[in-house]
Amino acid sequence: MNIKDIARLSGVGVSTVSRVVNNHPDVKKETREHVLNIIKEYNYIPNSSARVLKQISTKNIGILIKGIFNPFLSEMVSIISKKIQFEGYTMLLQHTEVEEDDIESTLRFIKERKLQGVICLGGKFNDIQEDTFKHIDVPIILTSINLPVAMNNKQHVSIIDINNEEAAYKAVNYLIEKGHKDISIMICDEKEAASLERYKGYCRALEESNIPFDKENVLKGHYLMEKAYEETIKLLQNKKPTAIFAVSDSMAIGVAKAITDSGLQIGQDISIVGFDGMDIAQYYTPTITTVKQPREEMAKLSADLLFEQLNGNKQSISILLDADLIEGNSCIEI
Amino acid sequence: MNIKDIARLSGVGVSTVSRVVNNHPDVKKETREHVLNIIKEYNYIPNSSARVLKQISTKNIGILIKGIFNPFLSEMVSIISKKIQFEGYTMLLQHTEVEEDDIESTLRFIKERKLQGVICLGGKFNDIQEDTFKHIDVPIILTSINLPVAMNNKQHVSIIDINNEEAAYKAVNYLIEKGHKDISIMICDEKEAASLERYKGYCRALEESNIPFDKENVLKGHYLMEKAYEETIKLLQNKKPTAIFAVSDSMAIGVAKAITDSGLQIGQDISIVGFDGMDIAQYYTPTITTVKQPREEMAKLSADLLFEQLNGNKQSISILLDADLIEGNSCIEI
DNA sequence: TTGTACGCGTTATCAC
DNA sequence: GTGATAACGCGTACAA
Repeated sequence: MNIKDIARLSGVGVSTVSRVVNNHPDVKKETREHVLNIIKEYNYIPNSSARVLKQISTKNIGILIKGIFNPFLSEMVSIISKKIQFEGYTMLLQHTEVEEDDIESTLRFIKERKLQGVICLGGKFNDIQEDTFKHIDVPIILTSINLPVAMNNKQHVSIIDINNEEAAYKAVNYLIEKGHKDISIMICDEKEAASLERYKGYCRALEESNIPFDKENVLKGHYLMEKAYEETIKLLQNKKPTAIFAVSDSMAIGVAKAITDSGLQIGQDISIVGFDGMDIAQYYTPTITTVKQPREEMAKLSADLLFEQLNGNKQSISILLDADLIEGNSCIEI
Repeated sequence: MNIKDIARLSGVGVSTVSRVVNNHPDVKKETREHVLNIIKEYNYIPNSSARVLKQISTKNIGILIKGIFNPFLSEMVSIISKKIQFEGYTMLLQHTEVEEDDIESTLRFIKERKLQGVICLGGKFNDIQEDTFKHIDVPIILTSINLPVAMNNKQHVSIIDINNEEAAYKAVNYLIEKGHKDISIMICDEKEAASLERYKGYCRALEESNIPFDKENVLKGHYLMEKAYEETIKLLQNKKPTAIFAVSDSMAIGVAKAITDSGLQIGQDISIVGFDGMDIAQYYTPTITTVKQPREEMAKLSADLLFEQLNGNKQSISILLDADLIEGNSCIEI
C-alpha cells in the first residue's frame, strides 16, 4: 500500500495524494476528503524513509543520549522535547551503547537522518579534535559531557555542563569545615570522565586543608547502588571514616544502606554527601545532602542555544554552570 | 557526499562501493582497501533512508517504549536488545508520548521502518479490536501492557504480562493476615490500566475478608514520589490507617517519607507494601516489602517468543506471569 | 571481479 | 486545482 495505490484507488494523481498527506492548501475540499477517506480505509501510512530521502529540510532535531537507563538524562529530554515541538520541529531520540564511539555516532546520526541540529546528552568525547566537526554545518550541543578544557570554544560545537571539579571540591570542603578529616570517596571507576573530575575536586579539597590522602578511602561503585553497598560494607570491616562522599546519588543510597546494615547511624557515625540532586536524596531517611545539578537549566539552555544557532546566531559557546549543595540530614559537625 | 561521489573518487562503479560498504565478499582485496580509504578520507556515511527504502528485509526489530523515563521498562530493554543483537538483527528503539495513541504508533512504526517485528513495552491498548492488526504480517508482542481479558489469544498479537489483579490481591491479603483492617491504597489515578487492576485486587481482598471499603483510603499519587508524599501527609492529618499499599515502589518511597515526617514509624505505626521490586525498595531503610515483577523473565520471554514466531512458529500466545511478594521490614503483625 | 541501469516511495517542479 | 515526471541515494539483477 503506497502513494500510487492510494492515487489509483482515489482516481487522482500521486501529487494530489502527496498534497493531501502534507496538508498543502491547494486541494479542492471534496478531493481532499475523498482521498482522506481512502487513506483511512486502507490504513495507508507514508513510508518515512522515502520522505526523508526526498525532503530537503527535514526539520528534525536529534537527541543522542548515552545508555537507555539514566534517570538524570531522561528528565532533561522531556524539557528539551517540549522546546523542539514548540519550535515546530520533530525530535528524533537515539540511544548509544556504552562502548560506542560517541563522536562517530553523532556524525552518523546527523548524516543518516539529515538532521538540522543535535543535542548530545552524556557520553565520552575525549578524542574530539578541533576539526572533528569541521564539515558539519548544523549546530551540535554537548550537554552534561566532560571535555578536555583545551577544546572549549575552539571547535564547531557548544558545551553545556557543570563544573564537576569545583562542585565536588565544594562538597568535600563542606565536610572538612564540619570537622571531618577521614573522608572516603565513592567514585565510578578510574576512567569515567565526570567521576574523574569529581575525584580531582576531592583531592584538591584534601590537599588545601593538608589532609593526607589515603588510597584506602577510594572506592569504586560503578554508579550502582549494589556495588556501592558492597564496597562500603567491605570498607567498614577495615576502617571507619567519619564521612563518605559518593559521586552519584544512587551510590549514596548504597552507601547509606551499608552504613545502616553495619549497625552504624547515618550522620551520627558516618556523614554522607551525594551528587546529582535526584528526588530520592530528598525522600530517603534521613534526607541525603547532595550536590544538585541544575538539570532544568542545562536542558533549557541547550535547547535555547540550539535554536538561536539555527536562527542565524552562529556563535558556538561553552558554559559551565555551578552546582549547589543542598543540605539534608546526613551530615553532622564533629 | 554520496555513493556516486565515492565511486567517482575511487575510480570504480557504484556497485563496487556498495559491495564494500556492505561487506560483500566478491571484491578484490586491493579494490576494497582503496575504496575504504576514500570513504574514510571523505567521511562518507551511507544514507540510511535510502538503504531502508531499497532493502526488502531490513532485519530490524522495533521496541516501542512508553515514555522516556521509566526505569522499570528500561531494564527490560537491555535484556531484549542483547537477544536481538545475538540473532543478527538491529534494534530500533522508539519512545511514545504519554498522550499518544499506542496502537496507531505501533502501526506507524512497523510500516515506516519496515520492521520484522515489534515489542511494545508499557502503554495503553484498550481500544484494540480483533482486527486491529489483521493486516500486519509481522509478530507483535505486547509486554507489561494490560489488555481487556476478552481479547487474549484472539488477535494477531502476543501478550506477556503479570497478573496485576492477583498480585495486588496477594499483597493486600498478606497485610490482612498480619491483622491489618484499615488499609489505604495509593493508586496512580482512576484510569491507568495497571493501577486499576491492582486496585481491583485490593478491593477483592477486602471484600473476601469482609472488611468495609472506605473511599477515604484511596489516594492518587500518579506514580510520583512527590505526589504520593503530599497525599499521604494529607491523609495522616485526618486518619491513621495501620497499613498503606502503594501500587508502585516510587510511590511507596513517597509514602514512607511522609510517615517518617509525620513523626510515625514505618512498620511500627504504619506498615507499607510497594509494587514493582525496584532496587530502591531493598536499599531503603527499612527495606520495603514489595511485589516483585519478574522483569528479566518478561523480557526474555518477549524476545524469545518474537524470534520463535519469526522463525516459523506463527502461534500468538498470551502469558500472565505471577509476581511474588518480597518481604522487607516495612510490615508488622498487629 | 566489476559496471550499468532500474526501481524503492516520496516530494518538488513544471505544465496544463 | 491537478497530473506527469524527475530527482533523492541506495542495492541488486544482469550484463560484461
